[in-house]
Amino acid sequence: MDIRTLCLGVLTLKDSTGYEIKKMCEEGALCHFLDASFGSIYPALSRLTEEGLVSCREESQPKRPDKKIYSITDKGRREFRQSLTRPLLEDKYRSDFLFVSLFADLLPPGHMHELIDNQIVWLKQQAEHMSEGIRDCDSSSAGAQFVSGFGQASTKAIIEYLEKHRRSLETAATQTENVKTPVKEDA
Amino acid sequence: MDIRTLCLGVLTLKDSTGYEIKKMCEEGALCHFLDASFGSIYPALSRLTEEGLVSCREESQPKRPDKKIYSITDKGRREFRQSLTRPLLEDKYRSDFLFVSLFADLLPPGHMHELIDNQIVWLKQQAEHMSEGIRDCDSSSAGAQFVSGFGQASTKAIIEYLEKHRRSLETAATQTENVKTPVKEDA
DNA sequence: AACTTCATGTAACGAGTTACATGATTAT
DNA sequence: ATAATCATGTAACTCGTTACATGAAGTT
Repeated sequence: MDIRTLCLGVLTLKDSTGYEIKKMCEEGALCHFLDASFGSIYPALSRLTEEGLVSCREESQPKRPDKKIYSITDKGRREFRQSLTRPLLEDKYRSDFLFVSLFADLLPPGHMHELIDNQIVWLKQQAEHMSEGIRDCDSSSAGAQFVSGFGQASTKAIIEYLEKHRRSLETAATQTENVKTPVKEDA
Repeated sequence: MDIRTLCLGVLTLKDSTGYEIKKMCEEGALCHFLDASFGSIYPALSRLTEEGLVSCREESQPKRPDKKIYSITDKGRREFRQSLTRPLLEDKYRSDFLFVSLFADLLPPGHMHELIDNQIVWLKQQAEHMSEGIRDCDSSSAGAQFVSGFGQASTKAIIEYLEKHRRSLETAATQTENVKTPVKEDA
């Protein structure tokens, strides 16, 4: 999904500044799935304005640079709707964690264990983020509910899988070599 | 994960040509997670050869263009090991399906239902692919097993979630408006 | 006859990131 | 003092894709 469409989508939900769109990608309900930098958002919004797909009103603030609040136009709405019904690209779960995991046997001992721990922590944070995002900022539309549920379900399954594996790594480690520091902290 | 590292990783498993690396990304156990085109793989392999991280022997075939079979060198192996222990980028599940789902209420009636069906079909194919990939081509290392299990677990959870939703969409459709063609085919 | 598979490679292009430039305010 | 938050924007760059060029064998 290109940045243009992303911006249009966000503006469908509510009027926003470029800055706010960026924040949404970092912290909103979508943060698990989207990504975009200022360097792509700002030019995208300018172009969309030129093309009449969004409109822009400037709001001067007392002690801050002017805010540019963008709204989607009817033309933009039509365009966005169309882009939603175009054939989809195939989904990919791009994961450095999984790539590294594939070569687990090349890793120094204990490293995989650590990676899994970190991944679990991160996934739990993500899950938190998502439910928060849905709760306050994002519209509680059917779509948002669906996506949120999707995130919850997949995250839960993955965490379970990872925890199962972490346990099996622990027992394997204590069985084969009880030389290393016996893992017993439960932070 | 950049293409260089991807190539080094594949060559860790077995000597390959650029062509074979591409095939792996399309059909192998990794196909769910990786992606790369010839236009990036071939230059990457050339550069890796220049830098001495891989070596290349040419094999002339009777009625085919010469094959360039690449092997990873000791230097390459060290480099790859190092890259595995570097801090990971955060995972993202980039999904056009989820993006569109977020705006389900803007979609024409029945479209979401169709999307979910397609997604389920696609996920089932992916799951098939993965188990095949692990079965024949890829090494059955601990890492491969782990990744395969990960794919199976997450795919399964997602399919279950989607099927639950499809059913709820069906009942909702028949309840609110029994005007449309009553869905009854079970293909 | 046309298409797919095998096999390599390059050049043009594109989308997006990173880093920079600017600048006030507030929190540590 | 130093850093973070708010707020916008541009230029350089990087990585990778797409499309093209080549060419023979086998398949439909």
